[in-house]
Amino acid sequence: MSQDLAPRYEPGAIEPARYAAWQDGGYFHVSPDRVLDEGAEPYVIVIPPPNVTAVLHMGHGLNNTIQDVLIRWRRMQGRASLWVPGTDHAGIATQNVVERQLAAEGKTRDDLGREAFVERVWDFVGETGGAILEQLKSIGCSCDWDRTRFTLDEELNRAVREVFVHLYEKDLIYRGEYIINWCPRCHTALSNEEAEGHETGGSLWHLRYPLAESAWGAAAAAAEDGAEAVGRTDDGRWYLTVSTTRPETMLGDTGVAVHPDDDRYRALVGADVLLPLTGRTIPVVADAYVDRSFGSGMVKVTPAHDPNDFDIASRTGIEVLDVMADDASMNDAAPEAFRGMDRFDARKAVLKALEAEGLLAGRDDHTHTVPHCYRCDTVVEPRLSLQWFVKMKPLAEPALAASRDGTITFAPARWTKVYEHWMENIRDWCISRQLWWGHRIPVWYCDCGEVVVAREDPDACPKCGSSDLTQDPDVLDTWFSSQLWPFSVFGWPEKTRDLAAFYPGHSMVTAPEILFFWVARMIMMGYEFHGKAPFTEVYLHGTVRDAKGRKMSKSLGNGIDPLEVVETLGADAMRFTLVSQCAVGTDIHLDHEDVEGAFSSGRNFANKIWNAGRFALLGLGDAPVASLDAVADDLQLEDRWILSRTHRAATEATRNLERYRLHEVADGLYHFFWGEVCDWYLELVKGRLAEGADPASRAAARTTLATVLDRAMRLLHPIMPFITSELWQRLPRPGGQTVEGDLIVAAWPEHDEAWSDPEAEAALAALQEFVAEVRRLRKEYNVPEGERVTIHLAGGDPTVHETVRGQSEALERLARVGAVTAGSGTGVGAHGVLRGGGEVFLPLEGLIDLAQERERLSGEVTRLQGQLEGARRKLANEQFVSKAPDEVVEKEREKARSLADQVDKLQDKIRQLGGGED
RNA sequence: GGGCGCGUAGCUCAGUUGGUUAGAGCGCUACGUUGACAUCGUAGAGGUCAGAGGUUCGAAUCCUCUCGCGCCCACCA
Repeated sequence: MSQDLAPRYEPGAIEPARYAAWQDGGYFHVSPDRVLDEGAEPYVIVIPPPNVTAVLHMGHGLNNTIQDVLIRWRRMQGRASLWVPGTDHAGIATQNVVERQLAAEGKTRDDLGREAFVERVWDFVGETGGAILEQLKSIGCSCDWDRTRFTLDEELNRAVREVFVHLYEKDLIYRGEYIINWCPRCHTALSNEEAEGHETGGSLWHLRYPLAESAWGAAAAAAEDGAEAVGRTDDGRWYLTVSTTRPETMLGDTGVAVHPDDDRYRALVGADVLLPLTGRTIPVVADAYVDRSFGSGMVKVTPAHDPNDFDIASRTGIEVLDVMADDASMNDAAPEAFRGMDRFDARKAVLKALEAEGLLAGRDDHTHTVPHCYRCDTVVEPRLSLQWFVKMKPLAEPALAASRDGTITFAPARWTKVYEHWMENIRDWCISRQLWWGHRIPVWYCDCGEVVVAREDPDACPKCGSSDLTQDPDVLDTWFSSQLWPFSVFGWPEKTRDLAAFYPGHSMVTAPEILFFWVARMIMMGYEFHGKAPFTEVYLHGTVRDAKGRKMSKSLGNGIDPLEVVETLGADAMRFTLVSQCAVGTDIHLDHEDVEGAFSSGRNFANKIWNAGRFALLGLGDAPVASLDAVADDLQLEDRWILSRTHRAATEATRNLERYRLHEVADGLYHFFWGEVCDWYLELVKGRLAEGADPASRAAARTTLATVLDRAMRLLHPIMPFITSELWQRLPRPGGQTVEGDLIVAAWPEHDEAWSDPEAEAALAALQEFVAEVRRLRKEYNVPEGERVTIHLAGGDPTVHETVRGQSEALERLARVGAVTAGSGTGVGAHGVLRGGGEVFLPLEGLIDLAQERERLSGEVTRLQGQLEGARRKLANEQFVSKAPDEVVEKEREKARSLADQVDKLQDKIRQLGGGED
């Protein structure tokens, strides 16, 4: 086994081949037999299906890296670890993309007609769709590609049908005319969640509505009583003042409302108002919705274009008048002068016309939240429309209970409240979309009035027998099918083996943005159709942002292409960087202007791992490596130490994985591997690996090294699968054991308790401290790197002293590390005191300016005395001594002893240096 | 208008139930290439833990208020 590794990790030469090997090995596929027949415990994640037209961005990179880490970890734990991939047809988004293509050809979807248009979308999806799944492979995702699903697959269509019909039959789906959010650009209704509120600076206009002459008497009386909304023009006409942020809607006003208990306006209720510009007369009505204390306490009512006004109309019986077309231009119900005008042009025109008639009372600056389409950012128009809805309240109940009783947990936990608040205040869900791309609503209408809602397309009307049925033209909200994903991917409503084996799943990893859109609804559907939540843990990670904290987006051009990172730095570098920044609940910042810098920690770490592996392989050579048992008696301090640290690293990594503390997993393994394995163990063991070293010691070192690297590769594998797999393959196995398969299915290390060795850890910690102190002193006194110095060890706590003395072999090696030799010395020198007791002395005759040194030491004495004073005060405090844990008090005592000791030593030193000058 | 979160080193952030000398990465400074790695090594500088008050023997951590950010939800025209 001659090892010939490049001195740098070259991802391009490694990663694609390793991925191919995993795929060829069939490691990603999980058969239900493993669960149902072999009794393996399942672990299931369903991917948040990216839009079928999507191109991989860093957000996907983060989301899928996290999932892959979890899946790989559980797989190594021996679970039937299944990750189901797939894509979402993404109704509006995909339709918009294709419509844009058509627009470039000068065509609209209407030019093609429904059938041809849908065919065109399928062509488009067939050509470029799902490319993102291929891209996921390059970042190492170990999805079960045999199970790739698409929300418009035949199988999933059946699930959608079943759910729609089931809910309809339970009276949980209904059709009705209500105010919905309408996107005038997409020409479709939207759900409440799809209308995103953006704070917008605008105007609040005050309009004057003249009163019919019959009401002038009442108006005059009201004005007398101080009714602010009532006024009189110069020519003596009485009018009411109302306010609005959308003046164009006044064309659709059918009333003016006041609060029934508002004494100011009581006499005006029932009065006729001459609605300007329209020639219509509308009534003043009383409704408790009106807030007497807001503005003038009088509000214009536009039932067809405002949800509250619609409610007022339904209570008071006033007319409902829709004055807008699908594109939000003014329709034929509007006065001729405004017909066909865009709503914003109409706004200006209305204001101008009112001003001309002296009916514009003024305007105020006004910031308020304006809903925008989440797909095209157009201002959404509230509009009366006939749509299909899901009654959510009954569905929400078990989903809410699941969170309250801990059946489902959220990480970070604070999302629990957000979720529950939404569930508690849930509103019905508008599910019909006036689009062509999506699941057609399974409802047919017959001329006889019969409405057929069916799982299978009906041939004839069950009531009158007519075969002339018309299917509802609308499609379902994209999220209607997404919400079924955790079970539709397994073939439901068929009772499949997959379903039995893999539902319910376990972790749901996604971004908080789609908590309501998707996560909440999946939970509701899980309960409705299976009586069980679709997963038990929801892990919500942060957003990927640029260096300035802006969300990465195509339009801002501040994105980083994951594939570019993979190509230049490697998937492992990217994965590690993402995971190490993935602290619970915080966003990830990456500088798109310095991609290499942004991922340098991952790149550097990958290279470090590579070189540690390279060194080990060179050092181990081709000779067989003994088993750990065989060398047990020959293990040195550093061997026992690193084994103990390895066990500790494994324990901590496992614990943090269980709690979704991925940042701490990455951080912990980074410091274990770099700081302990590389910086200390490899350095300590170098001499023992050499040909001429003591054979027993050499054998122990070789075994320990191979064992530790084996464990380290396993631990790092979920985060950095490529490099670890590559190296692990080449490592010799202690005891000559042969291991089948790839690292991807090697056992996760968590049963090495026997390696725990607190004594070795304490001893090596003391040695580390000693070496660090020697190095520090050398630096401080500018002892040239190559120069050997004599050190002197004396005094201090006997335990530490003995530990240092007792490990003379280790100490010699440590001395090599620090380029010092152990020995004894006297006279003037550098003086270091070890924390646990013990001291280092470096003779420094001729190396330094003695007067300067004396001054420095005096300052040091003053500082230490201050600290000592503080420690003594603390110990004199009875409360502290009696209430603090013994351990803490003891440490404080030790600290005081040590400080006092140091002060004495330094004062001695000053005397030596000073020669009596002070 | 409600709710949530944040403010810790130059930058980006960790800091589990209050308890040794508050940490990391990047950046910065000095020195160093005797072959695993300069994508490296060693050492170092740098923090009133936003501010004020309180609880406690002890507070970055718990409580109250103030200031400054960010997010979510909501029908005040």
